[in-house]
Amino acid sequence: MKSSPLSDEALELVSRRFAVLAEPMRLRLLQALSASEKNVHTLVELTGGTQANVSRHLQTLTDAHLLKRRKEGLQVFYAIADPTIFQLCDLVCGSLEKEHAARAGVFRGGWRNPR
Amino acid sequence: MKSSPLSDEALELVSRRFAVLAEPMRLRLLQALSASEKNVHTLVELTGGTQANVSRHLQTLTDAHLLKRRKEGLQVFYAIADPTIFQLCDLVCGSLEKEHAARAGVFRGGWRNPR
DNA sequence: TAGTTGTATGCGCATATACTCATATAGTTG
DNA sequence: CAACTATATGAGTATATGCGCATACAACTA
Repeated sequence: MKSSPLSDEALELVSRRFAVLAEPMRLRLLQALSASEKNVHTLVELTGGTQANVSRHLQTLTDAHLLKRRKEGLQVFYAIADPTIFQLCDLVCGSLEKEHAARAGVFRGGWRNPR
Repeated sequence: MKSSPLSDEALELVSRRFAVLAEPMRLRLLQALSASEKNVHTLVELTGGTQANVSRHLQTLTDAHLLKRRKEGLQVFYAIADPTIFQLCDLVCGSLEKEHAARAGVFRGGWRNPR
């Protein structure tokens, strides 16, 4: 079965999703939320970012439908809305690990003594 | 089993990988190469980009070890080096599709006649 | 060697976005 | 209502990156 190429619009959406995941701080936030929902203050402490910056990234992740927001009194709790992000990260981690391992053997044998 | 959080360095690498995939033109190139290796000229035609721009994106993808380069006379052929990118794209597509389907029902019933 | 073709790259511009600081807003408590 | 807490946001700055133009480079051919 030959799959037809995605439309420009679809490619745009896919690339935007990847862009959301292309920031270390956002990945940190997703990691911090992997176990359970947390409020902003807790996330600020866990990630070591400023409150303003964390809040902005949480907004970006929520807009992308990767997180959901729950308001409880003064606090706002964020939680993972789309668990597939962890599959994505695992795939990338595995790929990077393999790459790294492959590169490790490249210079074996040295320069002057090919065998 | 509780997985420990990734190091800052690892998060940086993962986010960079996502950044490489965060451009429609690069996704187009990957798609064009999904079936078989192709030279630059062919990729320029298939994607509709300028030669300079296509060449730059190919360089980015190659630097990220997603593509491999094979020179044959005057021409340079590029091919997929890491097939996991297609799993990544499929995961994202599936997630986006589900989102879209979920949102599709939001306005059902119309404005004036809730039922 | 000169010319031709396929591919890469230096440079400048325009745009996007991450970050910080200060402040605004929403909700709680005295 | 005033004071306080948790979170969000407007504005400004710095940096990154995509694109186009022109040109350089590499390999083949006459």
